Amino acid sequence: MQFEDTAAYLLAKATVLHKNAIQKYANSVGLHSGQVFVMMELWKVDGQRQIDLAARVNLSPPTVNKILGGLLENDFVTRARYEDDARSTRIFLTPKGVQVREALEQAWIELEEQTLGSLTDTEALMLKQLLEKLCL
Amino acid sequence: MQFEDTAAYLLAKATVLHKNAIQKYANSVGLHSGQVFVMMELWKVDGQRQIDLAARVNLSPPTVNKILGGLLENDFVTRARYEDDARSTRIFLTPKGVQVREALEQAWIELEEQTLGSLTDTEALMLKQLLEKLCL
DNA sequence: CTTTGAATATTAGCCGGCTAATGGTAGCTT
DNA sequence: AAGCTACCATTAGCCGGCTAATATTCAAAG
Repeated sequence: MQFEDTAAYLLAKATVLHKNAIQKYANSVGLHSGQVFVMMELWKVDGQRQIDLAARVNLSPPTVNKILGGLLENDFVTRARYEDDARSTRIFLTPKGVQVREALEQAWIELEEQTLGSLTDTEALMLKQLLEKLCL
Repeated sequence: MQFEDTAAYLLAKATVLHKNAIQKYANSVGLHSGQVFVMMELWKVDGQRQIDLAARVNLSPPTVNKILGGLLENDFVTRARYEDDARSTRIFLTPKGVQVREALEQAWIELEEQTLGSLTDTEALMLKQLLEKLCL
């Protein structure tokens, strides 16, 4: 059997390279690679609980907790008690957290170009549709 | 801008899910997720230097060093001095390391099915071709 | 009202990735 | 022969992922 011929292998290989690219562009705006996806969720819906954030980004609660630690230290988000349930906390964007979105958007455009550099527009569209199917 | 519409975002999202799947199937044969790709390279070419292994799997030398530490502890590989250069070492498969390939191949078939589960054969083929292009 | 069970956050500890810094070796230049 | 430079492995230390285990709180059932 040739592992290299499987989609599972190719996907993992593309992943390694892509992760490095994300890290590079995330760092350029003062974020770490894992933090950007949490921020994206907060930009969609601010004030979420950690458990809901974890579900949205498909990560475990401890992982999100660790990532939020870094975001808190760097003043991108704040924690607040959930009004009706002492078990939960809500995570809110700070002004700095709101503002960094614009910088990341610019960086993300470059990342997208680098990622799709060798593909035609048609291929890029197909890739996106196929990846969406994979995520179901 | 909608991050969710970019290939860079979708690829990262698929990555998270795929990594979990790899971990699951790797564990089922006694390997950790990072170890499988190093093993695959050794199955292709046994006795490589660490620096060459690192280049082949697109990882940094320290990462490969750490991964090899685990493989050494669990007796999947051995280290040997490189004959002509005291800086380098060669990594060789043990019998156990050779043998585990068959188990991983079986697991990999299941992984492939799970990965491509929602895709048609045509879509799977397209996906593989697109991922290969991404890796260039 | 008490007890039991589920939910939320957190901690500990592991592996997997990176960069930067060390130390030793090889090889080339002088 | 000496010294500079490049190369290879390794260490330290960080972030990002996971599971398992804790502590607290809520809710529901008896």
